Amino acid sequence: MTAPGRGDSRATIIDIARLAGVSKSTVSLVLKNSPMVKDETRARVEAVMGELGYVYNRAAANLRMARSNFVGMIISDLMNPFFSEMAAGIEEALYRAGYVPILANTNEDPQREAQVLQSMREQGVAGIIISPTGLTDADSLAEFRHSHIPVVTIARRLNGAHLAYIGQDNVNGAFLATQYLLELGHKTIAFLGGTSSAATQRERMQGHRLALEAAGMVFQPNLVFETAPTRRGGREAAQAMLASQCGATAALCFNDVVAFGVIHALSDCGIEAGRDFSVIGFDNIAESEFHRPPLTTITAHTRTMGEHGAHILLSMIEHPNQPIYVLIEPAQLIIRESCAPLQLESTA
Amino acid sequence: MTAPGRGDSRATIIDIARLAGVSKSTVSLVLKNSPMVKDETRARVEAVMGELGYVYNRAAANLRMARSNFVGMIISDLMNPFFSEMAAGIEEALYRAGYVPILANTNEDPQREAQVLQSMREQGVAGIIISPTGLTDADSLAEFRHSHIPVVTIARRLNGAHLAYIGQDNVNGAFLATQYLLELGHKTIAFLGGTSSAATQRERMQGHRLALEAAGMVFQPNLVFETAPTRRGGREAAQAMLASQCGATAALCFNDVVAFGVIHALSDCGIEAGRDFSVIGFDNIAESEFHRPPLTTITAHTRTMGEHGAHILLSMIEHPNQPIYVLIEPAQLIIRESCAPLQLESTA
DNA sequence: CTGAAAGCGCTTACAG
DNA sequence: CTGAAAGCGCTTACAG
Repeated sequence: MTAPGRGDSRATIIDIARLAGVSKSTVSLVLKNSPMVKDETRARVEAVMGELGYVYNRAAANLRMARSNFVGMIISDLMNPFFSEMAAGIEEALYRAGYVPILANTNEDPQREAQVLQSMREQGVAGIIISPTGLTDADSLAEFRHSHIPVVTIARRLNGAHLAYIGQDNVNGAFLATQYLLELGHKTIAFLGGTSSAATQRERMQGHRLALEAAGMVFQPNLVFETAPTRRGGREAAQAMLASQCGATAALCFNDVVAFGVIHALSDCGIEAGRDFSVIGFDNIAESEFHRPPLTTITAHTRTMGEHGAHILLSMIEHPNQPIYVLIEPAQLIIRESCAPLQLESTA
Repeated sequence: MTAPGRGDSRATIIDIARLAGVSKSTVSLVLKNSPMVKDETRARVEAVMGELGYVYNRAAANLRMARSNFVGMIISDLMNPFFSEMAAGIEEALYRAGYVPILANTNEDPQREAQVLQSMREQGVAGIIISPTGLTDADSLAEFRHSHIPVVTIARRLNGAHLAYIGQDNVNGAFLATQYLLELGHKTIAFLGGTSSAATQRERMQGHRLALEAAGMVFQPNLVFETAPTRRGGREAAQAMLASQCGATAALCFNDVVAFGVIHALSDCGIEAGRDFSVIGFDNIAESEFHRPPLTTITAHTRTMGEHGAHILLSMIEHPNQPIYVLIEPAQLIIRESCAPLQLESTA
């Protein structure tokens, strides 16, 4: 059985048309389920498609229709559970809507990000959803906007860029966290991890400061210890804090992963989080609940945030000339076991 | 300034040709850096491209060349750190080689997987790298192979499918783990989490059994507690073990995430892993090192495995008719603090 | 070294 | 209800 179009390359609508004894227009019509084609014809065409194992060439169709069902999904650090949860949410929403995500993991490298952005343009994506690196230039993305392809930034806000954005309520989240620590009686609260070059860190720091001031206390810069926003960074921050003899009895950490590093380093010095020292994280990643001790943290429903981000992008793709959205997901305090009331004989 | 081709839609090589006063063939030639075109001509063409902000339409080129630089990357559970590390490795290798990954997260749903596979064919991917769901039918993938598009399976082997595969050495890894537990003096060792419908679990169980037998002991089915391979599953498995009064003093867990759940549940009952009970994981995900207690586990260099998998796929794409590879990454025991020598007064 | 022509696999008016 | 023709943005022999 040597049907035309078989063999190495896949069958085309021309092959189908020939075998079904119709024109390729008709084949195209049955492909889009047009009511214009007679049932009998449709059945014949579909039978032939089945026989030849026809598979639709979407790239060709897209070229012709001058559209695309690709969406660029640019993640700054896929290995970080926060971002992989977010990515899962984005992927889910895109898939549901019939779009297919092209993935790029920039690993926090702005140069890589620029290359990837260019590549995605060539690929002809319908839109882009991106969590920028800590060092992304707002202008580079703004310029991108001139190409008329919609972009939404997620998780990290680029100041000055007039770009759609969806993120957590960092200010209010940190406010809630610090307020809670104050309620527990802590007076000397460190801020651990993250670097102030990132908007996220500045926002969280600001919430922290606001809570302090609301309680009539003064924010002390010598209580902030900047490091990379990683487990390792958390360890370093804790060590620096201990070395500084600042007298802190509690710490708000830049994120959960930093908090884990902090707890680890503290424990190495015989200080148990949740008993001798209070630590609070940010993000509520999956492992927080299972950590020992279970981590008190701020949640922003990461996966949902990814889904919402995708929805915003989709609506921009399907209805151009919309206003530029900024959407902030509400923050919520999740109390678990890594904090304790201030004891009189405090450590650190 | 109203250059032709400006405005809404992007400029094409026709626009460039017209403005530079050459034919579109020439423009195409400069695009591919052909040495055939005179320097002066090239310069002129490039100047015009810059002016119009020309961006290459790779989809059109691919259609014409009957090739593709897309690779399908199908992940069974992106939220699991093991898979997101693997995904990061795959993405990195693909990117380096000039391919672009289309992402799909099946969430362990075989139906979703089938849809996604179909979608990727329509998209015209050059190859597919997939970690199958626990329930994937070997035949469904084998059929795919007839389309002549290369596929490599990763992390989970599909028995009976004649498919390229890269994975960890589950048998030997589990063997090393159990051997270590035996060396610590444990006589009653549970196997916790995972379900035997997955090849990975069966392989690890087999390694466990082999180590037992090598030590002259007999494998006891009542010491295995199957659950979902998640943190929650780990908790359930530990509770079931405790309830069974089986007398285990140590456990090999299906993976790290299960181990975390186990440790958590044990702790709720006042049993401290690494002191009262020994637990060992599998995968060495990033958080294992930072867990309390730091988790003793088996590593298989997950990220590297992803990279290697991508390389295999790439070589299949670029050199068809190669033999079908099966590559097993070596396993290695990482000793940390979640295991202890058997004490006389054992718990559980 | 450069241009004219055909074609990749589709869709879309437009006739009939 | 179906067919013939043009065209999406490229590349590739083939002439000149």
